[in-house]
Amino acid sequence: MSTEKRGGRRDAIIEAAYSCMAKDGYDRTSTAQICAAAGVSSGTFFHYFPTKADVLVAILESGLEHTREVFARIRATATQDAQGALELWCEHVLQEASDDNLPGFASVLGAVPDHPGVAAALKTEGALVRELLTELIALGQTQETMRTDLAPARVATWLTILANGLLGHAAEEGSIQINELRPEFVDIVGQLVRPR
Amino acid sequence: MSTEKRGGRRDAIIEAAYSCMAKDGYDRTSTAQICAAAGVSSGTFFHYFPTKADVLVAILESGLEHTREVFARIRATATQDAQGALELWCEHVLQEASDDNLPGFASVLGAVPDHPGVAAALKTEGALVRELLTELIALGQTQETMRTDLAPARVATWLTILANGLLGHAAEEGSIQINELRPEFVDIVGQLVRPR
Amino acid sequence: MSTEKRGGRRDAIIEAAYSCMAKDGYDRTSTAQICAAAGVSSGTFFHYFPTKADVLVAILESGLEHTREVFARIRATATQDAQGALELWCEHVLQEASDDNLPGFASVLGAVPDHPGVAAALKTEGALVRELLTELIALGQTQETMRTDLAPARVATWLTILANGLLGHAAEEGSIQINELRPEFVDIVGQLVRPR
Amino acid sequence: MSTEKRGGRRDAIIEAAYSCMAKDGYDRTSTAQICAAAGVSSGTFFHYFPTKADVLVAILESGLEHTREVFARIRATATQDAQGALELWCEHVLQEASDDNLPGFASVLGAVPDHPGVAAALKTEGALVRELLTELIALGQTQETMRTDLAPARVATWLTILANGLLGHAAEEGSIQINELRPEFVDIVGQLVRPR
DNA sequence: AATGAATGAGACTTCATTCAT
DNA sequence: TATGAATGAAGTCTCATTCAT
Repeated sequence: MSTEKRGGRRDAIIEAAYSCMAKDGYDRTSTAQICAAAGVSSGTFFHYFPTKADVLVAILESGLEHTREVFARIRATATQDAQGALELWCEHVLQEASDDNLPGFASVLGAVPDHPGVAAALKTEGALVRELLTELIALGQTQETMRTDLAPARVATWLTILANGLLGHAAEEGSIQINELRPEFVDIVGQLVRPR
Repeated sequence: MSTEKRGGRRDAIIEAAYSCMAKDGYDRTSTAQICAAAGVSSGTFFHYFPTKADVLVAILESGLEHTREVFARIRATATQDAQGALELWCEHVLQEASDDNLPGFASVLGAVPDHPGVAAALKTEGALVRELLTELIALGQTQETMRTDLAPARVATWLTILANGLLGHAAEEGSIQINELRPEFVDIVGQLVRPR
Repeated sequence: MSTEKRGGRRDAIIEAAYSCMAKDGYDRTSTAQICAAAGVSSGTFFHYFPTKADVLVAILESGLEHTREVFARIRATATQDAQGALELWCEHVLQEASDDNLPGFASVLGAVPDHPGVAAALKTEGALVRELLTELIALGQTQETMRTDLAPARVATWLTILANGLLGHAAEEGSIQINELRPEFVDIVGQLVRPR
Repeated sequence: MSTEKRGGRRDAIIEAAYSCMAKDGYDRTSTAQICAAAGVSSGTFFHYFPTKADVLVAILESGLEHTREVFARIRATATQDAQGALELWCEHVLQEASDDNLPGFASVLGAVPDHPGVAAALKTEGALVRELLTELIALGQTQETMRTDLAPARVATWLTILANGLLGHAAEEGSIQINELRPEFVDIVGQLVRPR
């Protein structure tokens, strides 16, 4: 029994659905397309996911898991150095932007089925980001390395806006020269949070 | 024959398709839904638009037209005052962000059919924005009110990223408190372009 | 424009569905089968009936209509001669039993989808029969031609049981010798209602 | 190894299938549903029954077995007292009508797969009933307690019709007040067979 | 004997689009 | 121009059944 066979089917479907949806969007990705890409039959697909929307939920949830891990690592350095932690976040965003699928996938989340699981995952993802950034900014204020003329939550909002804009840009461009963007992005973020 | 009757049908369809697609996305908006919203029959729909994608093109082109008008007005002040013109652009972006449909519509453009007309319109829209901003920054450099350490095109890219991020934010929030966002947005843009 | 084309499609579908379902039952009759029998495309089927269950509802409702007409005629003679009216009802039941499709269709109504329209139609059909028979028996009691030791509603129940049993029998036998059954059925019904 | 484990699985499946099919009909009962109700896996299901239709056959055959037992007891008294035996049959029918599952199951047998085993079992069941009743009537004629103006087989047919009608009635009503029905049913049957 | 993952045929339904009126 | 009945390809999902473990 190879590793591929034991439980790998479910993951293969998620992976296939992820890249298909990143390319074509949720609606223009058929379950048949996903099955072909994953090398499974339609029966197997629906054995693991009662509904097409449920694969989307699985994708989002696996994203959440990853986000939580990365954010935990970022938080670990924040109490010492909020500015440094924010730079870690910048690096994380840049990684996402230079991923082959993530920007395309994100750019397609505007058109997604009405489904409680999907809505919940998206909401959680947003909350996670907002919480982390708000926390970092607040710490930065305490450490007197960040602006205090704006509520941490509002600074966080603008950071999110910037990051999402960057993801959208990456989706449009296809592949991104991460090395060119890095210093500019870090600089802009730096300007955004610097004390006035 | 009233204005409504003569050609009004076409516009009604465009308008209906616009708000339907802003809400549900391109694929989840059926032609039947558009027909119902526009108060026309499917026959009439396909009389004006040979395919569903063609309404999308019409929507995008009408957007282009509007963009051109606004941008012409912005340009009119640019030679005197690039900074002021950039603030006009900010105002334009904020207007878009506080529109009922535009943010939703924009957020949904990630999942759109492969269609030459659609691709062309999107490309033109992007070019228009890039050109205007690049031009404004270059003028600002001449007028010594904007940074020269970064190529105008790159500054323009970051402004676009920020604006698109804002639109995405507006789409998520549903309705936006434009008055709260305005000073912050203008300030961030100001920081972005200020001389170093 | 032939008579067949004008509005005939809907009726053709109902008719086709009726005989298919009478033969194979609701679940074993596919919409494709109905379409083929009716000579229409699947698109046309769903143009007229949003759901397979809706054709069933249409069949049942057309049955209701027919029932109402026949019952009206039976009632017309009841005030004069309840016994004669009851014999008309017997004749009606025998007609149904000797129909090519009706017994098969009725025998299949035990396995039918959970659908409000279906449930409503079946309930109404039952109520119609119960009301007519109860009324006839009550009149017969007044006219002193029918038994009074049992409530009209209960006599009606047994008449219904007998009629449904006969329909079931006809369904099993395929085609029924109505002439052999007629006198026996009328006799049994007569015994059932005769004064004690 | 307890009785439950040895062969109990097969009976559990039959029992589960019986009540599922009584409720939903053959086609609307999935093998998965039966497995869940029986507490076995699909593998086990198909280990005992090669096809879904085979469980139905098993149900019908277990019914046949029961019918044979009851009919043997009824026959035991028939040579002495045909009328009394017929009343035993009435009682048997009433028992069936007041069973939780049997009326529903019977009402659903109109829509059943084309399968030789199923057809055979249904045919045998019908023959069993017809034979018993014909025999009882013939004996009753000999004992001069039953009508002779109608062939025993025809009287038997009407008794069957009445009994099946009653079962159908029970299926519609859900649960039956057997005590209210008993005297009426016995009386009607009595009228049906009484000498003229 | 028992399990449950895997299969794929086939069911119902949606929808863009055509065309006769 | 306007209508809406008609079409059929394509999509999602169900389910009986097989088979390796």
